[in-house]
Amino acid sequence: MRADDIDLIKRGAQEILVEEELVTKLRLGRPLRIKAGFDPTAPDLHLGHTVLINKLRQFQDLGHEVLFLIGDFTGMIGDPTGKNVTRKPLTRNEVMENARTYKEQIFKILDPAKTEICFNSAWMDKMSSAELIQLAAKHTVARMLERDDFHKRYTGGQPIAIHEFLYPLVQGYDSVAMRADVELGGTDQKFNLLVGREMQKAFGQAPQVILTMPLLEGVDGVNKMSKSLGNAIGISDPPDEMFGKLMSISDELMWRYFELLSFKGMDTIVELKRSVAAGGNPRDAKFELAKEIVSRFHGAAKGEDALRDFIARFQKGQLPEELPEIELVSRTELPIAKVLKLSGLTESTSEALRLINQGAVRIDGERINDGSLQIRPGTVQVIQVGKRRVARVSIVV
RNA sequence: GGAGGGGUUCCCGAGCGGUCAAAGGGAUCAGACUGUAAAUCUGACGGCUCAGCCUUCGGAGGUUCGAAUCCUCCCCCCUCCA
Repeated sequence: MRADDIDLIKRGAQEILVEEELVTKLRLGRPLRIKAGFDPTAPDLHLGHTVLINKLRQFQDLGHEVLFLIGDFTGMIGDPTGKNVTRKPLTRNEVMENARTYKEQIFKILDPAKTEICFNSAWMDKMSSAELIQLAAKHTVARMLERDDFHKRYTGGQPIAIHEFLYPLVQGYDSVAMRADVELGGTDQKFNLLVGREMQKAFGQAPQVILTMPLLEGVDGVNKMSKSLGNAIGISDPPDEMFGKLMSISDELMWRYFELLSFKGMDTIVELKRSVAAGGNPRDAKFELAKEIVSRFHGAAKGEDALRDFIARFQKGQLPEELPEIELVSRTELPIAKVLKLSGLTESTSEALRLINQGAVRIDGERINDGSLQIRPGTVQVIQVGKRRVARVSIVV
């Protein structure tokens, strides 16, 4: 281990438990087994996930081995608790499909040669009920209730199903089965990660070191990034969309994104901050961020394109270079609201009519106010709804 | 097993026989202002063949001219007791 390895590992990390143990492990002179677990239900990774994946990549760069665990066992059981959106159980095929999508996405960051994909069904499917109960015997209800969300739900009168207590145990047992040296997770995973240490001790293994990374806020700047909250930037988002979403974050949040997502050196970021503080337009710093992130997932050329398109479109008010083409078939005239709905520009005709009344709809650049407008077959028009929704809609006979 | 409380539109949360597509807040969307930032102001916010109609208030029945509101049964959640 080199002296600065530990500094690199600590960069951006929320907490390392126990740091001395990590130093000892790093001195072992062998590649460490770095575990990180992922939900099999959400293969659409977003930038929030990449905070952790970036850290995994750092470990790889230092010569260690990443164990990318897909929690398919728990995913196949499902999680029907509380008011949270009920997780429906996944089939074997769905899990495999999700795993494939994961690989496609994570290898934009991780080195495939130093990554092993694991499924916890590999050992959990074989575990007998008796063994599972023995596993459960290694932890107490009181300890379980220490977990923040359990505690809140318990004291707040929210339901907790028994099987939810089993999940941390299973996750902890995964570390035993995988002989993990280090496990990474979000700060919300701290409890589960610690259970992993306990389980390893119970099974006679050296406890894993845990390293937590902060949770990245979504574009709303309030809640953690999550697809279901609609505040996520997906790593598969098209370049322009990704760029636009990054530009829409608040100035405050931008620095957080720089800290957790950018690969720029800390000195560069400090310099950017200084120039903004000295009166520079924060927008320009945001351009840098957006370009870097888009380039990471789509290539440098796309990053440049996205910047250029953004300036053309939003600063100069031009239409994007490539418009989605939508073709509707009709022999008769269609009411404009119907056209908006059929083309997917609005969710319903009711919404379409509302937006027209609010002056949000333009046809070929001209704002329209008449909800009863009829569109003739054979026409091709550029229709805009608000600033973001645009399409070239043609009506063919 | 017993007693009590509760399930309302994306979320929280009022409503407790007509004036309810349902107060208020949040989220969201649109317009204005901008740097597609924040803040602010304005408006919208179930659907449709849209000044009218249709479907919503855990589920199924019932009472009533009329039910989110009353009754019956059922499902689910919480609290306390056992």
